[in-house]
Amino acid sequence: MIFSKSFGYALRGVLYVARETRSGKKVSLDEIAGHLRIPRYFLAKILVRVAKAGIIDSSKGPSGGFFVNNKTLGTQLLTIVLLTEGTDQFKLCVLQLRKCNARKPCPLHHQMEKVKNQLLELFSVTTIGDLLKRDDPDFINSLAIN
Amino acid sequence: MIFSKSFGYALRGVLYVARETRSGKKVSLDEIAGHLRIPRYFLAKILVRVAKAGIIDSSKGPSGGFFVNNKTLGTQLLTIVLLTEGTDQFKLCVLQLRKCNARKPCPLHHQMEKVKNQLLELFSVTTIGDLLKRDDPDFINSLAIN
DNA sequence: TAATAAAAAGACATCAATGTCTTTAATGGG
DNA sequence: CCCATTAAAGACATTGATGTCTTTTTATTA
Repeated sequence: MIFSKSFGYALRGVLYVARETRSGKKVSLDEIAGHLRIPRYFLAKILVRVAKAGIIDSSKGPSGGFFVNNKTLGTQLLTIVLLTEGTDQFKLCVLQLRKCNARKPCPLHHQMEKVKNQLLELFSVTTIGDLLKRDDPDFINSLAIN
Repeated sequence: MIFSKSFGYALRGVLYVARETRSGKKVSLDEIAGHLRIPRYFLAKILVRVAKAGIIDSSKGPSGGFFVNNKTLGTQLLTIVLLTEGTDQFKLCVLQLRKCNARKPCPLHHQMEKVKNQLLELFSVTTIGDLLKRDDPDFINSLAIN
């Protein structure tokens, strides 16, 4: 419900990379997938898209891997949502009506708009950096337990 | 996003039946699917489950069809959500963590709880009857435009 | 009782999300 | 330059949601 597995995987992956590579080192896909208990090859596809979007960087070859860049911490969660859920997910009517809008609303339109706007607000104001600030020592583990 | 097509189809189907059969007549699957522009056989499966759950009634044979019963108008939307989305949709963590909870929360746990509780509240207090009260003459059409 | 009309049940098809494996490209280290 | 290591790309498999069709069951009605 609400969001796909891909979104959860993507966000946890980015948080892991952001947290673990501040010192300039890199983390390999094996390490990320292993720690987070996410299917390796599936996470690979997702992180490639995340990297293509510029949210993190990657390099090939020995001692290569994924690592933060100067955009990572400032990235809105919404960017990751749009990357994994597609851009029109917030536009869809809960009753599957294509032409549902404020002028011709379905019986649930206004209430659902409130919820959607709350989600949009949350994901717009919250960045990767924000989620990392609550710097408890168990943070990385909290992403892994599964 | 948020909910499946099945949920939208189910709710629109129930609303249509509730609105059109108050006089004691019945509506056929063909009529419902035709008016609402919902794939006929798919809607059939959904309405059978809705009827098995007691939310509406049905009868076979000539001049048979679907029709309201004494529980229809008082049915919480949540009942239909649980029927179509499964019971644990509100329990899932947005990061796909199985052991995410208030004591060991993921970085988004508390914010997402708010949204989920808002949805739960909305679908708990709202009944089929509530949605039918806003009795504009175009109500049935507003379910059909697609 | 026979014909018919409707839901119910079940088989099958399609599609998108998820998951796995193999091959290719890049790159750092020897 | 060669090798090992890593991400990237692409082929394929699995699964669940959605969609379609056929057969069966039930009940009305002529």
